[in-house]
Order: sequence, then structure tokens, then C-alpha cells
Amino acid sequence: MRRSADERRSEILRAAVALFEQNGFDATSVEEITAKAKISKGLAYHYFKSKDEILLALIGLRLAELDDLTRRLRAEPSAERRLQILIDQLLDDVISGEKRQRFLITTFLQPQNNKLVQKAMKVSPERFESLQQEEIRLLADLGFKDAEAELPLFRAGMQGMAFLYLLNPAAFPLRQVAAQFVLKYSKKQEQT
Amino acid sequence: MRRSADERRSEILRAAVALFEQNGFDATSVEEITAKAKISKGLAYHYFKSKDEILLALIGLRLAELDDLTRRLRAEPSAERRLQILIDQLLDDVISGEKRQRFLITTFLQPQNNKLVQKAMKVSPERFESLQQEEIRLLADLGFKDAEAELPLFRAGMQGMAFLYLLNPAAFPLRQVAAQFVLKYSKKQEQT
Amino acid sequence: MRRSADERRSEILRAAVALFEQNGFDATSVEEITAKAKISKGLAYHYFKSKDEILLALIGLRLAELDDLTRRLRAEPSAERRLQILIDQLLDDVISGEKRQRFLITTFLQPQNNKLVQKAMKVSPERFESLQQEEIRLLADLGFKDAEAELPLFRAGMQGMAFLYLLNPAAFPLRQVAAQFVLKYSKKQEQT
Amino acid sequence: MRRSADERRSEILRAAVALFEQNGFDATSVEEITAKAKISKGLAYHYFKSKDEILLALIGLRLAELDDLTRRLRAEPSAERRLQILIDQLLDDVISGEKRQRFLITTFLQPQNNKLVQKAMKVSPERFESLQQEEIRLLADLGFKDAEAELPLFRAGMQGMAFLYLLNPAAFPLRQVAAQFVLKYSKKQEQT
DNA sequence: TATGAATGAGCTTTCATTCAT
DNA sequence: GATGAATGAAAGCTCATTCAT
Repeated sequence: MRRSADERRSEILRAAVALFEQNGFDATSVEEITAKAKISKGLAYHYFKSKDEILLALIGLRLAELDDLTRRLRAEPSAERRLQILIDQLLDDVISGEKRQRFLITTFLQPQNNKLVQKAMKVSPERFESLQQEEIRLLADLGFKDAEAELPLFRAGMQGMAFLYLLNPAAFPLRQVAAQFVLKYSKKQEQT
Repeated sequence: MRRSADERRSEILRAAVALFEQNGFDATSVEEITAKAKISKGLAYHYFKSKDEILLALIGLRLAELDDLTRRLRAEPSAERRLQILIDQLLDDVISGEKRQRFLITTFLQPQNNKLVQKAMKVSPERFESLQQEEIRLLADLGFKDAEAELPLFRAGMQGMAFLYLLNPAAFPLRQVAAQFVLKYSKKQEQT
Repeated sequence: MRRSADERRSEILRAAVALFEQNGFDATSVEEITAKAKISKGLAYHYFKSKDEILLALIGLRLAELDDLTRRLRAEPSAERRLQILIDQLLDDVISGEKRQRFLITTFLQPQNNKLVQKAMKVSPERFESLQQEEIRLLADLGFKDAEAELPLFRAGMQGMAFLYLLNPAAFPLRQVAAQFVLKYSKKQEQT
Repeated sequence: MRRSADERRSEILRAAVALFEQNGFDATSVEEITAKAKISKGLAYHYFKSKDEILLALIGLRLAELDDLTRRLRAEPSAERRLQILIDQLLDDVISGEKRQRFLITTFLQPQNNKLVQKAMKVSPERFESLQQEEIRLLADLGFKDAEAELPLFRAGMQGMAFLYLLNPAAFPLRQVAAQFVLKYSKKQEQT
């Protein structure tokens, strides 16, 4: 069955990510991926130079999604609504994409993946810069005088919620905590 | 060379943790561990039923350290100083034990380790309960009317700082952010 | 060197059976099998899921040979000649295939192989039924009024000869005893 | 706990035989044997030079039992009762000692055990000779003119019954067939 | 006698990758 | 493009045996 190269690549990536999420990168064999994608092993190596390249492509796809978030933040004038966009994105990533998020986090944290991760991030470094600018603008618009200084703490709160939920979803009331978080940062305007 | 059982176990664990931190659990072979511990492969299996059991022992050791933290919190009357204890512990874990912390986090997050992690945590479940009680007491003493409700957000901030530092130490000014964090929570007394 | 899948499977089985006969299943390593078949170790696992599966295939091949015997019995009208067919088969199995027979017997008798043997026999259970029917018909045609009741004793005699020969070929005059056995069962017509 | 050497040896052998019967010789480790016998591994090697020596001792014990059978046959004047003694012994060996019998047969048949078996039988070769004399005498007394010529067929019947029962106890009505066998050989007096 | 720490060779199995077809 | 046969290295684990204590 002839398909376009892009279609093929997508099929392989779709199969791979499902298996990586479930069993981890190391515990997933190329054989399993190709079986799930219903292609031969040889063909997978036609499209990807190695198993690592598959992971690389996966990370790339994920990072590309950040651009969309940045764009949406740029387009929204209201600071409150921008804060809500960020929170909604977090909730969606972490609740709908629970397994994927766990997989990405562990991939990024494992030192043996360092080179790979560096490689993936080098593709478009301005990506992170743009998002950060949006976050700073948000904090400034929310009333923080030194928004840049506030950013790390803001991010820590965000990532911390995500992390604790992923660690034990049943034990962490993510939606509720997220609402508290929004409240805390919305009120900031009148303070500081 | 004959050694006592405890000594040997420790040597193996010491070698294992160093390698796990550096290359990850999967990428570390039992052969490498025993080479580093300067013993034969067979002997490792004399002391640990499997490679997984080595990891289990390692996690157990780490969790046991929590008890010490809880004890120190209990013993300290001043809320401000208790907050500082928590922060210092965090800084120490994450700066001095950067690699180890990364290793533990990824171990806990990877779904393929679920059973293992469950097993390790079952050993002493009251451990987490006690620490949580201390954290709630701290927040209450810091002036939070509903300390229990505040806990998740507090923890999110703490874990988020640790996480962002581990993700990219050079890009996250941990000490500085931690200071901000302390400030924010110390002031709470007069608010809410 | 590329070969067809069937060819390869046969090569592996041929090598395996020779080694199993000589040294036993447990004492034969997959490495030895693949060395003898002049292929890599990995390839054996491409064709057989496990070492056990190789044994399973071997047993299957052997059991399939029973069908041929049943067919030949069915086709022969004379009872005397049918008795001779059975005896000839026994002599052939046990004299030409001495080692193989010893290997099969021990494989079937060892309790640790129980599951394997059950699995191998489940493939075609009617096989044994058909052969048994032929044996009963033979005994009936040889003059036994209750052929079904006679069958176990008949079989015991047959198997006993085989067994004693295999136990110590030099000490058991199989051909001669087989001739006595034939004589005894041929005369039955006039008796009982 | 100090015990006599003989007691110790017996304990080890008892443990070993139970495990060998269940899992086979190869699949039983010395560790398992010593655990079952509640002694240390070192001690087992104090009493037996090797794992093979344990098997050797086991076979020796079994062969020694033959002497008792021979003695009982010698002491009994009635041929019918002697036949019954043989049959009873067979039934007992094979029904009560089903697993053990299976283990012994496979041990004797496996070519890799040849040297071991030879060694075990060399201890007292006259043992087999004596029993054989008794069997010949029995057949003669039962009315066979050429008892010596009849012996192989007689033995084949005996061993065949044992073998078929061990192969599949549920499918072979041993007691009933044994009764038929006795009948057949008892009547011989008037024939031939 | 008695222990169990220690070894080292060997086992089955997996797997990323290559390549003839 | 597409297949799957083929490789070889390495992994986790077992085990008979030895030996210091």
C-alpha cells in the first residue's frame, strides 16, 4: 500500500509515541513500533535513520506546539484571559495528555538524553524566547512591577502543579489548585 | 576478599546509584555495577534478587531520609525557621544532589516503574502522612486560615522550583527564587 | 546467505534434534544449535520464539509420522501383515532411530515437560484415536473376542520390547523377541 | 545441630530425590536441595563430592532395593505367589512411586547419564544376575519349557505395563491389565 | 563439622541495525 | 519504496563449585 512519505512518517510516530508513553523508550523495540504501524522494519529505517531519530522527531513535534500557544497569547488583549489561556493549556496537556507529558518530562530530565534534547531544541531556539516574552508581558499586565523577576516563581507554580498531578493524579486536585493559582495571580494588580 | 553482608550491600548500592544517576537505570548493566563495586556478577545476585531489587533498595534508602526531615520540623518551634528548613532541604537535595534528584524523579514518573514504586512506598506509608501534617502545621502557623487548602499550592511552588532547576540549572536562579518564595510565604501572616 | 523460511526452520530443527539426541535438551545450548546450523543465534529466535518452541516443533514432526502408520494399517487387508507392519515400524523406530526414540521417551516422561507435551498433543488429538482404532481392529481380526480389552496388554508387550531394547541394546535380542511376539499374537485366532 | 554423617546424607538424599522427581535433575539446583534439607551449601559438598554424586547415591539406593525383591522371591516356594510378588512390586513401584519411577527411567535412558549409570551398576553386578535367575526359575516353574527364551517377552510385558502407566496414568488401567497379565502367565503351565 | 560469601562461565533471550531481494 | 532475513553484541540471570572463616 503506497502512501505519501509524510503519511508514513506520521504513522510511525503515532505508533511510537503510544508505545513510548506506555512502556518507555528503552522498553519499546523498533519491532513493536513497526508492528503497530503495520509496516516492515526496513521501511522504518527508510524514514528514520535510527530509533533515536524517531524520538527526536517526536520531541520536535511537541516543541512546535509551543508556537501555537505563543500565537494565541499574542492575539489576546485581556491579561486575565491570557492567564486563563496558559492555565487551560496546562490543564489540557496534563489531564488529557497525562501519559505523554510524563514521557516528555522523563525524556527531558534523563541525562543520557542530553545530546538528543539539545539537538531538538536547537532547531528553533527563538521559540522559547518568544513564549517567555509573552509570559513576562502577562505578568507585567497583571500588575507586577518587576515582571521579569516574578517569572521564575510564576513558572515554578505552574510546573509544580503539573508535576504533582503527574506524580499522583488521584492525590492532587489539579483543577481546584489551578483555580486558586489564577485567583492569586489575578489579584496581583492591586498589590505589590 | 570476604566482607560482611551489610558492607557488600552498601558497596553495590553505592556503585549502582552512581551509574544510574549518570546513565539511567536501563542503560546501566549489572556487569557495570559489579565492575565498579569490584565484585563478580554472581555476587550481586547473591545480595539482590534482581536488578530491580537494587533500584528498590535505593528508593527505600531515599524515602527513609524523609523521616529525618519530618523529625527536624517537629523539633523546631519557630514557623519561619521551619519554612527555612524545608527550603534548605530543597536546595540541598537539588543542588548538591542534582543528578540523584533527576534520577529519582524520572524513576517515579515512568509508568513502567509503577509497580516498583508502589512496592517501595508501601514499606512505610505513614511516612508521607507525617510529613504532610508538618507542612500543614507550618502553613497554619504562618497564618493561613485554611492551611490544608493552601498545601497543594505551597507544594506546587516548592516542587516547581526544584523541577525547573533540574531541567536547566544554568537557566534557573534557584537560590534567588527560593528567597522570593520564602518572602512570599513569610508575609502571609498579616494577610488572607 | 538468504534462504527460504522453511529451509531455515528445517536446518535449525535438524541441528537441534541431532544435539538433543546426543546430549539431551537441557544440556544443549541454543548457541550449539545455531553453530551446527551455521547461523547466528539471533536468527534462531527469528524462527522460533524460544528454545522450547524448537522442541515443540520437533515433537510435532514426530507425532505427524503416526498418521503415516495409521494410513498404512488402514490400507492393508491381511491382519497378519498388519501385525507385521506394526512390528516393523517398532523395529525401525527403535533400531534405526535408537537415539531419537530415547530422546522422545525421556521428553514425554519428564514432568517438567508436561505442559509442552500437552501442547504438542493438542494439535491433533484424533491422531491417537485413529491409530488406536486400527490396533483394536487388528486384534479383533487376529481372533480376539474382546479386542478392546486386549489392547493394553498388546501395547504393553510392544512398548516393553522397545523400552528394554533402548535401555540396553546389547542385552536385549529385539529382533528375536519381536518374532516370538508375532508368533504369540498370530496364533491367537484359534484360541481364547 | 550435630547429626550423624549417615543421617545427614539421608536428609540430603531425601530432599534431592523429592526435587529431582518434581523438576528434574538439571532444573534442580544444589541451593534448592540444601534449602530443603535445611543445611548449608558447603555442608552438602562435605558429604557429596558433586551434584552428580548425589544422583549416583540415589540410583545406588534404588538398585539396592532389588536385592530385597530377589530375597523374597527366593524364599517363596509357590510359583503363583512368586508371580504375584513380582506384580505387586511393579504395582507398588509404579503407583505409589509414580514420580520416582519416572525420574529413574528418564535418568537411565538419557545418554548424557551413561557414565553415571554404568558407575552405579558396577557396584554390584551380581545383583541383576540373581534377580534374573529368579525370574527364569519362576517361568520354568510356571511351566515354560524354555524359560530362558521366554524371559525377554515376560519382561517386556512387565516393563511395558509400567511404562504405559507412567506415560499417562489416567489412560492406562494398570491394575486390571496386571490381572490379565497374571492370568495369562498362570495358565501357561498347562500349555506350551 | 558447618557456614555462606564469592566466583566465573554459561545460559536464554532481546534488539538496533543492515542488506539482499 | 518495501520486505523480513540475518547479524552480533550485550543483557539479566543461574549455578556448580570453592574456600576463608
